[in-house]
Amino acid sequence: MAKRHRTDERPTIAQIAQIAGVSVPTVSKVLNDRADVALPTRKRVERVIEEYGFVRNRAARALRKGKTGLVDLILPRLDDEYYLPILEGVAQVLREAGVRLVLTSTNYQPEQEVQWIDTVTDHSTDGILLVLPSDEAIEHLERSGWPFVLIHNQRSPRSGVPSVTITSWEGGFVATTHLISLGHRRIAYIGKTAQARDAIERIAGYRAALDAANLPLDPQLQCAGNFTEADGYTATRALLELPEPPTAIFAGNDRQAAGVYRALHELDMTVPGDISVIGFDNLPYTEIMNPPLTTVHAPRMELGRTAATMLLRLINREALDMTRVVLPTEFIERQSCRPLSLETEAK
Amino acid sequence: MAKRHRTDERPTIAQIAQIAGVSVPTVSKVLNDRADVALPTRKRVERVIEEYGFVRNRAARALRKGKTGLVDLILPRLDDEYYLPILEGVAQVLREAGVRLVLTSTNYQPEQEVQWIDTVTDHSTDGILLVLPSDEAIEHLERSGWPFVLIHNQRSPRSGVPSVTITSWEGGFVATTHLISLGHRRIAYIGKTAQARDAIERIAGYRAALDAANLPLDPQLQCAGNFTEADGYTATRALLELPEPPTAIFAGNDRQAAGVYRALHELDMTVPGDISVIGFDNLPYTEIMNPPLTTVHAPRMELGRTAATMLLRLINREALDMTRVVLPTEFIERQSCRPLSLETEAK
DNA sequence: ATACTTTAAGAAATCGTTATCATTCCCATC
DNA sequence: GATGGGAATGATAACGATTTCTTAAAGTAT
Repeated sequence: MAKRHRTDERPTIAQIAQIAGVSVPTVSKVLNDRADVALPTRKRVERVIEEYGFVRNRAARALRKGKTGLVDLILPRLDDEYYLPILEGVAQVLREAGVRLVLTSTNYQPEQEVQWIDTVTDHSTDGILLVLPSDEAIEHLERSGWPFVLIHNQRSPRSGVPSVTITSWEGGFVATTHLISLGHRRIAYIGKTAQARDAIERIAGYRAALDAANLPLDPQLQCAGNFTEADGYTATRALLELPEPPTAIFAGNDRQAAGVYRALHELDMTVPGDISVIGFDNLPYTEIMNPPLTTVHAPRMELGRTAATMLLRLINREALDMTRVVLPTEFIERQSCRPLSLETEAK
Repeated sequence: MAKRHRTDERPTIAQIAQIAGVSVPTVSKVLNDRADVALPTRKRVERVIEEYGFVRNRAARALRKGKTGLVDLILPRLDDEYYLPILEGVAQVLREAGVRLVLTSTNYQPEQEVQWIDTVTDHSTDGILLVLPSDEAIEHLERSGWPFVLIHNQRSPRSGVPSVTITSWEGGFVATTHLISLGHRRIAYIGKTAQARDAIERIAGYRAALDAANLPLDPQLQCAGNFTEADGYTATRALLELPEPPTAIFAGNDRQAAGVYRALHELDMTVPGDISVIGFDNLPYTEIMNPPLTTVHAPRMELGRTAATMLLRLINREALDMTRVVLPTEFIERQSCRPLSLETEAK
């Protein structure tokens, strides 16, 4: 079968117009649902459009209208499950608005970030959603004058820059407080070395909770970690070598919590029997971990939805209710924590 | 700060030309690296371009050239970790080629699939990658005459339709054979009811392996399942109620394997002590399952890379070496299987 | 010195759509 | 019966780039 390939054969508005016996603008009006077309004419044109399977050329439309109907989403990486719900949330909102999603990943390379931002500037998309942006990227974007919204803004929230984040501090606070309320006194935190703003707030929340309960802040219980499974594992091994090991571990995120589980299992210790564990993020697999992980839910889909909604408003030059939105985290209690009793201590 | 917003201020070729004191086509020639521009002229134009931060308008370029530099990737859904590496592979290849990725999800609704395909036809992208396509979608695409490549083609491989898949049959065969070689005789399979071609081949491989070992095909050991964790759980509960339960379970995919783990744990049975388990796909978390899951690796990133490479060739009207590519799966041995000894049986 | 080639640059047409502004026609109004 | 106004349609000019073709200038060969 001979393949019809692209431009061959595909009708244009002009041809449709000729076949329908009307002018080009009239067809355009029909396509754009404008009022000033008489019903019979409209019907006739619609029939021809239907019959010939005519579809508008987007490039031409984009050129004329100055809008592409495309939005950029720039993620730090694609092989990280964490970003999936963000992506999904963005996709949902954009689909509802008839806008399409151009996805790119910077692989954590800020130079690439800036480079990609340049490609937005060329009118190829109408705006950008940037996840975990670098400072350079933010400045570059501000200079460019294009609509953008940041997700998980890294540094101090500069006023006026539209962004969406989560209540990391509160999440850390609530998780730690929960462990304290169960009677734990020596509570470790993993993830001290991560530079992301959310990570910094998380540990601040942890410290504040200890402080509020008048518990000492033992530096030995605050472990390095860059939020990988391996970091959770390593940190846990080190923690258990301490003369006075912790009875509970706030893992900083779920991946590190998985590492904690692995280390404990290797040492024939049980969760929560020997150690209580709390994660952060609420990745899908935490539910099927053994035991199911108590964690702090990061509303990632909402993050995506909110950011996309804001961006669409910016693109349409509508005002934003709030330029900086912070979405609440939610404590999810499962089965990886238990009260610290004297009996348990003795065992 | 007053925002420069889109068309405001942004220079066009015409303005660059005027500033540089040359004509419009000359600037275009410089931009496109054409030979017929004298070196001093070229330098001068380049300097102006640099100074004003000029970037080409993609829409105009796309309209004139008939190519958008965009490729569609249509996934059944976004909240499924399985597709991530495919996405990543596609993104890698496209990035290298300077082509951008438009991502959409059909949420498993074939009508949406066809609808989205229509949007390609409007010159908004140069070609489509379609994952797990429905029959309607394939036919629609063939009629449209646009370049496309299928990933995980569902039905009988029609000749000439470019597609990439994995050796599901062999994967099923190898996994089952491994269990047989460990001495297992009653080996269950979960996932009989899934309609996807890969699922069907997987169970065929399982059956073939049993057959080759002259083992009986017990229908009771072939459980329904649609590849969710819950299905794995339910099936396992049912299997263990059998008068003669299996000693090994080939879970069909990793998610179902996670369900198997959960069911077994609930019944205080251990993996692989009481039951050996094998998964399929090699999702990231199988490594940190407890015990780490023996599984069959599906080369998903390669799937994406290969499909994207093929599509780019089609778009450039180059010939394809192979129209149907099948990538090999790989057996990954971890710690969820063990030899079946009489002792174990007795216990 | 003349004719012929090569090189560099520009004029004009074009891609397919939408926006602006006229024009035509018809009907209601005074 | 002339006039005003609304409704429907179309002529034309953008949008910003690329392509083709022409022209001017410079270089080369005879």
